[in-house]
Amino acid sequence: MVSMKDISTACGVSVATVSKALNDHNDIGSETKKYIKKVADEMGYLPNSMAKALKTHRTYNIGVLFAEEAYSGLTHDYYSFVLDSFKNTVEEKGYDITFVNSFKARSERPSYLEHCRSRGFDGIAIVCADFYSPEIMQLVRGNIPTVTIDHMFNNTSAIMSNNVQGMKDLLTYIYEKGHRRVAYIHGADSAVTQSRLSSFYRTAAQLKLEIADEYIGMAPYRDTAATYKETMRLLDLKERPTCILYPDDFAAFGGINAIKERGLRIPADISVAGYDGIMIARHIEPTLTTLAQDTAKLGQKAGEKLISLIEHPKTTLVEQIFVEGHVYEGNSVADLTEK
Amino acid sequence: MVSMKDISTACGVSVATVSKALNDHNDIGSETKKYIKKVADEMGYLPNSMAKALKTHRTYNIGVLFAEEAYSGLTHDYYSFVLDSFKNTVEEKGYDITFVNSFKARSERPSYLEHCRSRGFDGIAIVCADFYSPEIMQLVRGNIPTVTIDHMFNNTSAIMSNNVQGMKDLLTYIYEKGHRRVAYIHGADSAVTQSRLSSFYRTAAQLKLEIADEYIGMAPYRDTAATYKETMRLLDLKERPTCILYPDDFAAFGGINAIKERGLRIPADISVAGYDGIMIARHIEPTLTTLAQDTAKLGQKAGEKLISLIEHPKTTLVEQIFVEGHVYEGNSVADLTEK
DNA sequence: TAAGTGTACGAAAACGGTTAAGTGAATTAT
DNA sequence: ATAATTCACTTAACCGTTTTCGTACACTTA
Repeated sequence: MVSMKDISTACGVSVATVSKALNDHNDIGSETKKYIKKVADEMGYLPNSMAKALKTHRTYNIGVLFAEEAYSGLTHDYYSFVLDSFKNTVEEKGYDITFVNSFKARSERPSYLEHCRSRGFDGIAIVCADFYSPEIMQLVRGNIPTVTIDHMFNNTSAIMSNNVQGMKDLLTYIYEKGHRRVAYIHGADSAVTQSRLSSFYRTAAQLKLEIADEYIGMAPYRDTAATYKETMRLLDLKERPTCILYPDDFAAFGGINAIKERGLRIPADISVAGYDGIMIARHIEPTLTTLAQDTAKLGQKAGEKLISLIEHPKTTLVEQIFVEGHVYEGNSVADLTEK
Repeated sequence: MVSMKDISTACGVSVATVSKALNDHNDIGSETKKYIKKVADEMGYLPNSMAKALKTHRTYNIGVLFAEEAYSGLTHDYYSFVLDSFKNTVEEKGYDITFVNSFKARSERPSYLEHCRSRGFDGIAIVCADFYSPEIMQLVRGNIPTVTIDHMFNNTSAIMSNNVQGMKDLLTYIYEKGHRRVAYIHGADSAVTQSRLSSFYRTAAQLKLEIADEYIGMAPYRDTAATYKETMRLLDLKERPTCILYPDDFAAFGGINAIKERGLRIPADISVAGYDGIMIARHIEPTLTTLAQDTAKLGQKAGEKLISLIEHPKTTLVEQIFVEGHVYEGNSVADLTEK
């Protein structure tokens, strides 16, 4: 690897001069600067990022925490789309991203925070993790700039998909299609679930839409077996709902299978709606009506906020940013008003 | 950040001694060693990975190239599963992974190789990229240990999903179910496509299965619109196939939609099969019969090979490793032999 | 007792950069 | 003409490690 020293001897100047020339400092003659740059180029010089980081305390590397929960990890539709967008955003600004390691199976594993400090990450994005674990708490309290996705901590910036507005929009859409018996199989308890569920109730109240207790069910996210079961329960009710909301798109397919198995047609006999807006759901008949979360914007906003936090710590305010989704209109929700 | 110097003054020894004690060298008295470790622990010492890397030329960081092609990037089912498994494998051995940056929108963007050298990656995994671009060529020729997934280069180790065997197994399975008119909509041209297509023909020949030219179609991977169109063409044939193979599971849904639109039932009227084994396809009726690629093993083998290449460059042989998949039996392929 | 052997530790250079302070020459101000 | 300033570059310290080579001391060995 050719270093600045090599260039300096080749050019007959000191390494300091090389450094300044390459970094466009203005106390270097324009002739020399040009010359040094040319030689550096010809010799194939590449800056050693470790050496640079050692001195400047800036790595241009961002740690991403992507702890695999139950079914997720990198393979989770929603989070991987957010990550993809985040990655593209920060890369454009010259940052790399490295996964914050869990070092699962190792005996003396460092904590997340220790790992981040050791690697010298300029900032951290917590995309998907168990936000209630002590390790995460320690991480967000460590003084590295941090953004979180879909979870609010005391003193860190958060980018949140607006689940309250999202559920409101979705339920309102369904209401306006004439549905009056709406069931909701919500996900396992979490901040996100709470937001959606409370918004569901509040919106229903505003719409003067009565929700029978038996219309509310629970199934863990992405658990098709659970939604299948819950859907069967709903279908067995004396007065079955005209529309069922699911925790997420993936899980919705469990319900759809149950419905088909009963010989019912979607949306002619019963309507369904998901939440997320995953790709595949737009390519399967019936195409799923769902609340499409704006993963691109979530990732982008998170990246921008984090970089701002890194580069302008004084002037960047710590805040919660809400990102709006929109109702993706598939053909899984019948229009009852036409009749 | 507390450094070795801090510990050395606290202990009244030199930094050299601290370094040796912490790294378990044997020219340090066991008493002092214990003491130094204790103090380091109490002071919350963390090694500075940049400084260490600068000196040792080992970063314990692996670059992963995940260039987003048409529809893919991080959000591609197959690749993201492979990556997830790769990540877990190398993390267990103490390595981090960093994305090899494309720095898309930047003016003076470094090449992949330049980026890798600059970051000092110990090794590189090329998971998903345009293998024919000059940049990739340059990257694999640079002398950093490299593994590639699903593509063979001259002098690098490759982990390959066995597409030849996979297609053979899949077609044989279909044949054994009694199908004699089998169509294959293959993906856009690539090494993978070639393997599958030639295996398709060869296996058909071995089975004495005649494949009409009109039964062969092309649709880009993951392109549901294209498979929809091709499927319609196949359905319009005088003698339509009894089973259609698709480029991949995702794309298969385009075909399935076409079939349903024609009022045909799967598998009663016509059978379909995919390739990949994506999660969702197991949760949608009809569950898709497909060749499930062993993404977990692909990632694991890639990780193990790469680390071996890094840690034992002399004794590790550069080789191509084939990973077998298996036929996932959904209910999208009818058993014609029962009749 | 003198020479040789370990043992436990330290001094210092090195890795590849950045940057504050310094220096000599040329330019400008007085 | 001299002093002050600017310009262009160098010196040297430093970032936090690792590692080679010494060295001082205690302990065998002849």
